[in-house]
Amino acid sequence: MENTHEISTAETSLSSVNNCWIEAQESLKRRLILEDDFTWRLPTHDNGLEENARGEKLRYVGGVDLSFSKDDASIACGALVVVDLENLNVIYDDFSVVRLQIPYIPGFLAFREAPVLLELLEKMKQNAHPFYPQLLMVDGNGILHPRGFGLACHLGVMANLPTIGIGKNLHHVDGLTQSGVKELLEANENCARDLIPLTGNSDYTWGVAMRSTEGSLKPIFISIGHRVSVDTAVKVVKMTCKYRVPEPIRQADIRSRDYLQKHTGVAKLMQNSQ
DNA sequence: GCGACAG
DNA sequence: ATCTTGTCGC
Repeated sequence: MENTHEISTAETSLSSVNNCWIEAQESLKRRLILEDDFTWRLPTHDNGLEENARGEKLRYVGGVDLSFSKDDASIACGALVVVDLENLNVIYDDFSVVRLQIPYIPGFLAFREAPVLLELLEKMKQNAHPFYPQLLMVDGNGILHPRGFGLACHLGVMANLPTIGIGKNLHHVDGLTQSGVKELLEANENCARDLIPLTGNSDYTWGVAMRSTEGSLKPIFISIGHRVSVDTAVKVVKMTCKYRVPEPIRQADIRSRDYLQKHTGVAKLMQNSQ
């Protein structure tokens, strides 16, 4: 019988998909840029003394995230928000509720989450929206990733946008561990700031851990996405942190959850029946 | 074999 | 990611 030798367990199909995905990641990674590569400049907070400086300032900072239905784990809401760097107010938001076919597999988050987020970016670009982000902050890692190509890199390359990856938990890579980082932060308490490089066993620095708020002991993990240096990434994060999580991502998180709750489930059923 | 594993 | 209440504190 043919069935006897059939290789169709979930496990084997997953591993073959992974091989395909690894190739895709390595292919896209060849287009990755790990340095500052943009036309705008970071705003300086002097009182107009340098208003004659050339070029546009960074002002429109995007943030993306997904929230999931508690009832149906395959239902998700992707959110794209844009924040005005001058006051951290949200000046744009858009949502898309989708049914995800692809499960979450560590190291392959982009294949699950990137499509809906790219769609939201593309829609804004097609409309030539004036607030189209100059920089995108992503809920997920950049090069802090087993193959140096996390969701933030994936989105950056695909959308050709400068991106920064923000992890709320450490993806263990190259010997880096959450507890190890915690110890380093505690040892650093006096001298350096609340910011330590994430240098692994191989001596490669994958990003930085940062205590973004006075009150928070738990750091966030910043890594390069695309076309932004770590130094610039850290500066932007500092400019956008009212709370532990940078405002663009925090707002995308809050609003996507909110949108999902208001547009699905019982609330939506009630609305439809009236 | 065992444990780890962004969201 | 999501399940989950109150609670301590500025």
